[in-house]
Amino acid sequence: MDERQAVAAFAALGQENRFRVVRALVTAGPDGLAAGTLATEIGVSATNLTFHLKELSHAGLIQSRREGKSVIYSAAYEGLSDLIAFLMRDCCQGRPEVCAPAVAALSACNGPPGDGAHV
Amino acid sequence: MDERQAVAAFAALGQENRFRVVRALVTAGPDGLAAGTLATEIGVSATNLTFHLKELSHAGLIQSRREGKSVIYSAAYEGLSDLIAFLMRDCCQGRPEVCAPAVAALSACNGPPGDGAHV
DNA sequence: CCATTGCTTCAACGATTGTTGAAACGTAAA
DNA sequence: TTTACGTTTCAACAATCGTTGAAGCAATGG
Repeated sequence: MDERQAVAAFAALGQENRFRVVRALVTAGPDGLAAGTLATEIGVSATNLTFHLKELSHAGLIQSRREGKSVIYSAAYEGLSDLIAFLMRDCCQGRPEVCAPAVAALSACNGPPGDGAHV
Repeated sequence: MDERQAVAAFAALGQENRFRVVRALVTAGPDGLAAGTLATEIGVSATNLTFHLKELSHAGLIQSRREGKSVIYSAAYEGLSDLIAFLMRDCCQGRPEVCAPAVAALSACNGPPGDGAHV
């Protein structure tokens, strides 16, 4: 991930509705959610949702697949983790105090220490 | 850090010039950089820089102090680490595969394992 | 086939954002 | 005080963004 992609991803997340879409999709897991479900969940019109979904997709944060009449959107885990890694690499720049607090978040995410999630 | 703050911070980073300001300030360390120095380094006019600095400051990502004729800007490490922690907490949501890659970034930042940066 | 459901495209619009130059402000030196 | 320097404020503008409704396209069911 280069600077351009990272900035695009940040811009994509820097909008309330889009941020909520990403959160909803991450929470939903790999199965994802239909566009219509998302629209009601977030509280925006179908048209508006499509607009935001396109932005997120273009930023590499989500992906979609058709399933019958529905279009299912799901989180692009790789894009998200790339972004986190980039932010930490770029902003830490030899200053552990910046990303040290992330250790706590990490353990909360990964569960008890020692369960080693392999990259 | 709540959702509103996080979205504001992402929006602040979602702009090339602002992103570069943050990177330059993190790299510069606690001493920070004078506004004029930043302007030449980023390649924007003083007026324009002030605009972006105000955004970043409002998003809690940078801070400033006056020193003689100059105004020195520096990275707000707490704001940055809060953002990282929030992103990881919010986006992991029980899915280690999202933030597992961050472990690599973390070790790159913190140096050899065992130097334990305390939160 | 036609009708219906689910989503996307299109065209338009108001609102926000990024950029600019001129003017003003705060600080320090002559 | 006058002058110069560094930064910010102001007013204006083009460009981008977010939202809307109407129309269009894909997929299923009658």
